[in-house]
Amino acid sequence: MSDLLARLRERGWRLTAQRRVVAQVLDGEHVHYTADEIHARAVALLPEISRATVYNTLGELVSLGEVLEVSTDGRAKRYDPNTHDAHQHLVCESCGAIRDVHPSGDLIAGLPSSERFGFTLLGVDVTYRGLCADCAGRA
Amino acid sequence: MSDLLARLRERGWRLTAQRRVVAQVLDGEHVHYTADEIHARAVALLPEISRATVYNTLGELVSLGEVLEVSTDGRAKRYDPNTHDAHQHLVCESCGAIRDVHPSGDLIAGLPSSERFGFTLLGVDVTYRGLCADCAGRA
DNA sequence: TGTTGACTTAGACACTGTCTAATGTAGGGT
DNA sequence: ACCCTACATTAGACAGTGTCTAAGTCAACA
Ligand SMILES: [Mn+2]
Ligand SMILES: [Mn+2]
Ligand SMILES: [Zn+2]
Ligand SMILES: [Zn+2]
Repeated sequence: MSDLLARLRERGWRLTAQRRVVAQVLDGEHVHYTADEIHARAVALLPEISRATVYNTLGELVSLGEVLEVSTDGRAKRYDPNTHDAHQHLVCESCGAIRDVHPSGDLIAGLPSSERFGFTLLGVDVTYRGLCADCAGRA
Repeated sequence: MSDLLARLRERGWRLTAQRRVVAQVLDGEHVHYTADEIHARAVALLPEISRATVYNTLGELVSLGEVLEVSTDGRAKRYDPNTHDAHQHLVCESCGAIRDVHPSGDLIAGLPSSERFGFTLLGVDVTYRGLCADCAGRA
């Protein structure tokens, strides 16, 4: 996390209290918070931080490639600090739990050229949907 | 499309002018409109149709399995009448064009059981991202 | 320590989707 | 053909998510 702050300083970022707390909230594994969840956690650390600053900071972190945007449902985007390790997502339809997962094989290669319609492929997002053990048990 | 209307009548639906025009707008291949795009096209056919009715009708068609919801970006959901044929989507990052595509292999099998964390898998949504031939050419 | 341009803020605004109360009507019963 | 009435539609308020602006603030550097 302080690695992140060091990288940002090298890129000319002013290190404000607000940016520090956003970085702090995003520190960890399997973190997939919405912008408003990040704002709520940031407010607990720095009460006067505004929603606009959280949105601004997240947008900048995404542009810099330090955080990924994930849209697993049709609702709010989620912000994922795990950029080191290419991964996909497994989502519980019932409780919304999200896990990072690593499918086998080359996902891009799975799309035959006859199905590419002349597109240049840049990436692929996969969302596996199911029920987590807890929710399946409560059936 | 009249097949669709016949199925809906059998399920006890009242066939109103509004429902007919929504069905008509959704008739076709590679159709992936947002609710408001569907509303705009429906208004051209039946000027007094309301946004609420379009949303209501789409929600019912989804519940009945006659239309699929697709979330390819973090924006508005899109409605896909192509339910006969299981498929995934290829999206142009630049212009937003969407194509139906058919990846090879079993996508669910691509997630090893060691990566399932006890979840019961129900489905998988794949979005291939790239640039269409036109947009890549304009680079 | 003073200066300055980048940063933050509150709140307005836009887009997407849901809900309600009042009104309209499709389709079965007569 | 006409009535009923339960179901459908409507306008607009409201909620969630995200963007933008204008005014005030401050981190970094000299
Ligand atoms: Mn992740
Ligand atoms: Mn489709
Ligand atoms: Zn669950
Ligand atoms: Zn394109």
